[in-house]
This record gives sequence, C-alpha cells and structure tokens, in this order.
Amino acid sequence: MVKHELERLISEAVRKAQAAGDLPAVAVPDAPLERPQRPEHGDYASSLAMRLARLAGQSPMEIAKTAVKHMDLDEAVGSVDVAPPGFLNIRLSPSWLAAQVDAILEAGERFGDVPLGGGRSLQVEYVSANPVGPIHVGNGRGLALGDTLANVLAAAGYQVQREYLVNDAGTQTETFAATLYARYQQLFGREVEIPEGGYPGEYMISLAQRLREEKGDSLLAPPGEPYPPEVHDLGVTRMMDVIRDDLAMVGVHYDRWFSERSLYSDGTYEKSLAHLRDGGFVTEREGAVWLSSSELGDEKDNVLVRSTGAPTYFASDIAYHYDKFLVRGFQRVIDVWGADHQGHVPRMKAAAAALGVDPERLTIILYQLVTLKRGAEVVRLSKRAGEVVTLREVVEEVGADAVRFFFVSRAADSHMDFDIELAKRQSAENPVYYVQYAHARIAGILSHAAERIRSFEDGDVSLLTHESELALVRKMLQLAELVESVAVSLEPHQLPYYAMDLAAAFHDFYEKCRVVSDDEALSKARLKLVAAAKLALARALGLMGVSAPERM
RNA sequence: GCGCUCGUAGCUCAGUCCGGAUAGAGCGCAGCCCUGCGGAGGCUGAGGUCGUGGGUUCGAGUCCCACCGAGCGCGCCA
Repeated sequence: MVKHELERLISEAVRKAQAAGDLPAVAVPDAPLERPQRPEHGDYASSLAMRLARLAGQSPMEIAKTAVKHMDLDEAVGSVDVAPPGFLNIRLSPSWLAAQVDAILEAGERFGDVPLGGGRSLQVEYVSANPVGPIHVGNGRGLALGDTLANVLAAAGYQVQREYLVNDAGTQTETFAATLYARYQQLFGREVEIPEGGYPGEYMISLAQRLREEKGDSLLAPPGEPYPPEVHDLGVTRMMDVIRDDLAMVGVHYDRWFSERSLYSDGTYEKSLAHLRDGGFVTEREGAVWLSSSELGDEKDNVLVRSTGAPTYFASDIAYHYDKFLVRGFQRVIDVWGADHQGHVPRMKAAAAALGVDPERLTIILYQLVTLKRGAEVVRLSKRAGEVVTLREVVEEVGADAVRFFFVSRAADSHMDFDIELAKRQSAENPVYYVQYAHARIAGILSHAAERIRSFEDGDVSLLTHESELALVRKMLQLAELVESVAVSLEPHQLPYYAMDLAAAFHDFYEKCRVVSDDEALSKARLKLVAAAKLALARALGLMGVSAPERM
C-alpha cells in the first residue's frame, strides 16, 4: 500500500538525517500520514516535523526541510513540499496514478484486499436474537454492523466465521412455548389465556396454526396439563425458520447456527464449569454457585448456578465462550451486542480471564439501541405490548439495500432514531441509490462501448491525465486503506461515506470527460478507467452487503 | 445515587480513538446546466456560540475537569 510505503520513506529520511548529523539523535515519534482536507495540501501530509520540534530543539520548518533533503525518491511520489508551520505535503505522481488503473483491473474482484489478518481465525457473532419472535427493526443495526464487519475482516485477510447463537435453552423460550401452546389450544376451542409475560403478537397465532397443519391435534395434552416438549422444540424450530428467512432477505448468511442447548447435551457446560473450578474462581454461598469475577476486574461477583440448580444465562455464555476459545480454538472472537447488554461486558471479560483466555482476544462491540418512531411518536419495542415493527415489514417497504446502507452508516455509539414513516417516505432519497447509480451508469457505458469498440484490453492508461481522471484513481486507491482501517477500528460506518465519495468522483469525471469518443486510443484508456471504477464501486457496495446493479 | 454512551447546519449524521492548515456529507431550501456514453446526474448559494463553563497546548469539535440534557446499565432476568 502506497501509504505505508510513504510512511516508511519519511521515517527513513529522518533516520538518515540523524545519521548525517543534520538532526539530533532523539527518539522519533510516530506520525501516521494524514489525508489533508484541501487538495492543494497534496495527497498525504505528515505532521512529523511539528511533533519532533520540541525534542529536536529545531523549528518545525527546518526539520521538514531537512527531512525532504534526505528523502529517497519513489516512482509514486510526484512532489514533496514543506508548508508552514511544518507540514510535509506529498503529492502522488500523475503517471504513477494512471498506471494504477491496470493494477486495479488485474486485482479484479480482490481489489481492496489487504494482508492484515494473515489467515488468522476469527469469529464474528451477531444478531443472535432469541427465537421468540421475528427479526425486528432494532436488530437491523446489529446485523448491518456484524455482517459488514465480517465482510471487511475477510477482505483484510482473516479467516472469518459468522455465527448466530440460538438461545433455545432459557426461560424465554419456555414462556414462548407456553404462549404458543395457549394459542394452539385456542385453535381447538379451549378457553385458555396466554401466560403472564407471554408474547401477545399476531405471529404467535400463525405459528400455532402452522403447528396444527403439521401435527393436527396430536400435540394436545389433557386440559390443565403443561405443554408437551415437542411444542417447545417444534415451535423454536419453526421460529428459527422465520428468522433465517428474515435474515436471508437482507443478505445475511451464517456459517453456523449454534444451539445453546447443545452446550448442555454434549457436556461443554460441565467442562467449562470444571475448568473455572480448577482455576479457583468458583465459590459457593447462599445456596448458589458464584464466579469470583470481582477478583478479575468486574465490580461484583456473579451467580453461575442458582440455588435451584439451574444455570444462569451468564454460565451459559461462559460455556459458549469456552467452546469458542478452548474447544474450537478461535484466536479472536468478536461479539456484537445491543447496549442493553453493557453490564454483561465486564463479567464476560472476567470470565475469559478465569478460563485462562487473554480477555484481549474477546472484543465486544456494543451498539446503542434504536429508538423507533412513527412520526413524532416513540414506539416502544416492548414485546408485552405486542407491537413489533418487523424488519420484513420495513424491507418490503424500502428495500434491503436501503435498509442496510442506512444502518451501517451510523457509528455504533450513536444514539439513532428510526422513523419508520420517514424511512418509507424518503426511501427514494436514500444515498445508496446515488452509489448504485454510478455503478449502473458504468454498466451502461460499457455496453454502449461494446457495440463500437471490439476490445479495450490494449488501452494505454498513460493517456489518463485529466484532473478528474486522476481524482477518480486517487479515490479508488483509498479503498485498501479503508479496509485496513475498518479492520482495525471495527467501525464499518466509514464505508458508506467512502462509497459516496467514490461515486461522486465518478460522476464528476463523467460530466467532464467523454468516455467513448472518436479518439479511439483515449476511449480505450477511459474504458479501462471506468471498468476499474466499476470494480471499486462493486467492492465497496459488496462489503456492505449491498447489491451493485447493472441497471436500475 | 454510581457507571457506560451520546449532544456538530432546518432534519439525519461523519469528523473525536491518535489535537494540526478555511469544520464536512446526504436530505431539505434558493437558483443554474440536456443539439454527445443513463438527469436516480452536474454546478452555485444560503444555513454552524461543534450542549454550557473552565483548564492543558504553539494549536482544541478532538485531551482533562465541572455542569446541563438524552439513551442504556447497575437481578439467583436474558
């Protein structure tokens, strides 16, 4: 990547200046290259001279000039200027930029890949909504975040596994089953109410109807008796079918759907508990079993096994992470959770430590919950009130691409409002179409060209010298830097902003430069440029899980 | 009460991690551009005490402190 190459050249220059005695031999601070906002400040800028000034006892301007004097030449570098108060402004060489078009075409669909991960294994777990209802809008955020992150990490050279934890063992699915059974009985004319704290949503009635279609009255127990186990299992299975469809609709596919219950049936739970005991982090008091998490950075101890003998959600999650780290051996695990789980973070970190796993290997990304609105009115996502705004409903209204682009555009920390009315009204104004339009426009140009020019493989990219042509190349080259920075920061919301910029660079070029013209040599060169831009746009969109249409 | 997160243009949000040059984008608003490859496009303009007050610094939207406001968390719930 040219950015790293330039950083290397600059620190080399300083070292050489020190060796030559032009700069004092002080420790050189880190100074990553910046992207200046103003084009006249070049493609990259370094503030190293300012950072070095106090240590070196020289003025930033002097230091910058000295550094330039000792800097090696590189074919990518067009010029290096010193600007007050001591910036080093680097401009890329136009001929080098033009030549990158061929490099992009060569990289093809892998353009933007970066060797950061080195094939290390990494797991991303996201959504993992309880199988007690369909995916709702609030989950949209976790899905866009987690899925995009997984895409980017794969592009950054990690071996990524996507996983959904199916909470099929807890009290919530029991309440779900009880509700389902009540609805099922109602279909056969029994006068029963859904349980207190149950799920009053309409979808439970459809689910009950489905059970009746599949099983007739065979699931009916004698009146007053609890539901047969099959109601629970079949209900959860059918609910997961719905959830799988909901997620597929927005392009989310998992490598593995992990059953929480399997932790108990295959002995993982017992093993993880034994492992904690061996480490000496387990105590018993008041009839319950506790993890001494307060010794490991949490504010307090937490219950693993209730006095009833039933494991807590915490114990379940420990067993699950025991499986992730110690059984399956992921080097790194990323969990994407809603901010309502924030209290769970320190204890899971403590649990990792208790398992002998460096807590650094567990990254938990919290995203702020979505406030759902219908106009000015706040819609409470309480399942008890039964008002669920499903993801499906919104996707059918505004489209999967717009939904994903919208959710991935917001930083995880931002507290966002989702106004369903506004989203519907403004779906045509969603910026995603601006980016997709650029892609479709290029497809149009390429098919227009195909009727006139046999092939442009022999196009000479050195003919690309127009300012807007080079600006487009510059923007394309930024993709790899972005993939790297997102893979490190785990903040994929940078992606849509980049995609907008890239599309803008293309549209600007399109306005100023005719691609297919009487000048065949230039036409071929520009067709190469445009084909490269198409790759870059498709990649940027693809990383976000958004389609790149040939026509709209 | 304590803790975490947030407060930037009319609206929705980037920029804060790692301080740097005149604070950006989309939408909305006012105006302009089609006798050539897709006008879901391009160009121009109006619009900002970066929540408030202190502090650190050559330099603060960015770091520190206090305060105000909002969301979330502080269970033998998940």
